Amino acid sequence: MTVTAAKTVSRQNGVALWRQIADRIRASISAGDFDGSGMVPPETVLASQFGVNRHTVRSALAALGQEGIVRAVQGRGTMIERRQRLNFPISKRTRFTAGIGDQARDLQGLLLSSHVEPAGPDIARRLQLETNAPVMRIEGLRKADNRPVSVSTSWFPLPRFTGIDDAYRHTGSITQAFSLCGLSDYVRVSTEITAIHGDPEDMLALELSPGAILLVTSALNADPDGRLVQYAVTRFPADRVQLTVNS
Amino acid sequence: MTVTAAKTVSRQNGVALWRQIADRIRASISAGDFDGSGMVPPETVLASQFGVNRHTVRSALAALGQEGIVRAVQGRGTMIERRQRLNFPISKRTRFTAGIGDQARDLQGLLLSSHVEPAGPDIARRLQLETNAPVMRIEGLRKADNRPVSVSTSWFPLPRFTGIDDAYRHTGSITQAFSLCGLSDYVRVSTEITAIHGDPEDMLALELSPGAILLVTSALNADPDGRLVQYAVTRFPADRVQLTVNS
DNA sequence: CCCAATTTGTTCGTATGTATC
DNA sequence: TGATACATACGAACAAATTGG
Repeated sequence: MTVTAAKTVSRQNGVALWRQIADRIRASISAGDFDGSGMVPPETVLASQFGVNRHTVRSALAALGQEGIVRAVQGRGTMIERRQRLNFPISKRTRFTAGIGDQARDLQGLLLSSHVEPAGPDIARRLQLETNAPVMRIEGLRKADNRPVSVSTSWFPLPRFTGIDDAYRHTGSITQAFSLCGLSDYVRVSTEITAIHGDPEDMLALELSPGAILLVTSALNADPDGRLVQYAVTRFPADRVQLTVNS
Repeated sequence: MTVTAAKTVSRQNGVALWRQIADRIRASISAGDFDGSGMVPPETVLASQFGVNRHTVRSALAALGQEGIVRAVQGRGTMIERRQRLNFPISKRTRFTAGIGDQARDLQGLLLSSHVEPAGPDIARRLQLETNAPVMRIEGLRKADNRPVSVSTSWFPLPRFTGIDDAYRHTGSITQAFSLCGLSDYVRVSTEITAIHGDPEDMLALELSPGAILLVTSALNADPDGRLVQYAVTRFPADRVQLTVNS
């Protein structure tokens, strides 16, 4: 948090120096620390700030270049290509499209896969169903301006929401899919939030490099009568998304 | 998310295999995946599941042993020592002590340092003050059952809360410190949530090994009249804490 | 008490990745 | 661009402790 003159990195704890530095630079870009110039400081400056060899900084910048976050130009420096953090509000009436609709031009919801399966003990408990009761599981991917912002796994009780996978596939929106299944309104009952290092599978879908962090929300939605209609585990890239809770 | 037979780890991206595997096992323990036996599967089983050498799994388990999460006994197996994830509710009346009071026996709030300083542009904007207006900055550490659960940096407007550092030092509670400064009630206005790799400084204070993830909340508190009284940036270890938002 | 199976602990050697100079 | 030092990862053993017949 504090801006210190000498930025510390720790050696030989299973995370390579170049990756630690890449993560720190990525975080600094997200925080807007280099906004004045739109450039990352010179490699020699970064090297002395972190107390490492310039080669190590170059490895870090190469990794960030691979992610499309910076672009190095010989003789000029390393420019910041992309710096945005979407804000995702969490409230009783949390909706993805309405929530970030004004922060991006183009929003997409893609259905990756859907399955009918028996509810495992955890899902059954969350949705207050009998264990092994039939549920629909949907894997989804959301994009804003063609960049992935979340992957999610949702469970819906059956037979009430039979066909919600097709509805979601065609509309790209959970709200509209619910509507097609005869549910015009729903509210967020609870949201649990934590953070993890993602599975390689999720990282691939979110176009992230393996050091990145995922914010994870486990959300429960209910209809106006209080019957539970959806349990969703959503993974956001922590360096591209911020969650906001307003009282 | 999905339970797959072959657990994937990715090689050569700056994060050592043993650390990836340590993170995965830690997450599985937190999720209660091994609750039946109270033991981690044998090293040979884990090695084949992750598709790595047994030595690599041993490195991962050694790291978890260092964290006090597991304990290996020759001939018996590797037992799970600690499996808790504190739940920290976020609401209009968010209070640390009341929030997790029933989840731990012993709660402590420690003041690490306090300074009077001029508000930087970001702090001034958040607290709706003039830039360079005097504010009190407090660095604090919270422990539950003698294990660190958060470090926080708080800013309070001056001169209204002169002496709040001493009040916090003596009471170990922000709520009580406010009370000693003549503020009997306050409400949470907004909470922003994100996740980062922590500074080595924070990692040391939280007794975490590098590579661990921090959940970060940026919270704004106001008095009943709507005047802003505190801006706080709090860092939680993501594998020991979960945030919950209830509607 | 002994034996076999299981599981962790230890020690070689070898190859590759990381970081400095 | 090498050269060097150390960390990481694998493979093949074997030793030591525990468990259950």
